[in-house]
Amino acid sequence: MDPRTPPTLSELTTYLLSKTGKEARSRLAARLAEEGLRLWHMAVLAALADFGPHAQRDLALRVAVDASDIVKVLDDLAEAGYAERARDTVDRRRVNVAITPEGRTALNRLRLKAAVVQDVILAPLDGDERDQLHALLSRVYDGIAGA
Amino acid sequence: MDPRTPPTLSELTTYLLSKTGKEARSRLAARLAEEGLRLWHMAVLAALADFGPHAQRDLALRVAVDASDIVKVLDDLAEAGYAERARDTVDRRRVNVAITPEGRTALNRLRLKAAVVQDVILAPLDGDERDQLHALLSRVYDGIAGA
DNA sequence: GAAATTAGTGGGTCGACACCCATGATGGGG
DNA sequence: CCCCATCATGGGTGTCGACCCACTAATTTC
Repeated sequence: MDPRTPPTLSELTTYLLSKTGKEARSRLAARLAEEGLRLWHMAVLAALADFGPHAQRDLALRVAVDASDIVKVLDDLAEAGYAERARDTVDRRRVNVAITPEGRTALNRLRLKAAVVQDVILAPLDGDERDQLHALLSRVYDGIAGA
Repeated sequence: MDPRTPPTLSELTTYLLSKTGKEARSRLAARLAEEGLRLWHMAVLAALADFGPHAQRDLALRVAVDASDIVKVLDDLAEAGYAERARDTVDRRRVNVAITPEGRTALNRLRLKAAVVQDVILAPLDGDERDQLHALLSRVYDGIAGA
């Protein structure tokens, strides 16, 4: 029995999107697990690195995760020394979160892992084609993110 | 707080793949749920329509799902009248599964729903660009499926 | 014909993910 | 000063996908 995909499905660009995306996701997750981290940890570190410190509530909005779920992510990051939580002095309900230097070096490691995974996933494409794909996907992504 | 994606992530093609794929997947799942079906049901119907009847075991291999999980999918499809199970006469351990005419019309409905979802997801792209995207993704998909 | 293998079926587990609610601390408006 | 809103936190729920094991029936092998 050959395991070919039914044409009815492979004709669907969204099917290919879903499958390749899922594969990329799981491969990266496996690499992050080597450090005891998950995808949310990387997303939070990236947000903190790219946009600076956040109030914890704003960080949850940023990465589009429930406020009650980001708590454990930050617990992990704080325990690993990758992020610091500090009570806001003017509004003591708020907790300001910042990435630490160790967090930045960790994020660089994660980025490298992601680049390796991506290189494997996109192996069939040459440099120009990868750029094309990225450009097309960026527009698709902006379309669904903006809506 | 603007919810922009951190550049560290949006620079990753695999991140865009994962996000857009997940979005497409969930939107199609929502449309299939209107008929009380899930993605596996569509995948099985597509396999039966494209490759003809399967022994149940081979069907599980085809769609890459555990043999003990495909049972419920076929229960649902049989109850809906979309698939028929029949004991193999020569090897009475086997159960041969075939799509019914009602199953084919149902599959056509699902394909239409998928096309509508796809049209929304790929809205930012014109026809040529959609073809480009499909071609690129096909090669990426073949790469990970063949490995 | 006995033993090993294969097929289908039911059951359970496990992790990821997304939500939702209750609580305690704090801040702001009447 | 009291009431209400906000924030962080903990806990719980439900779904979903993937996986694994046990059991039964049927077939193949020796």
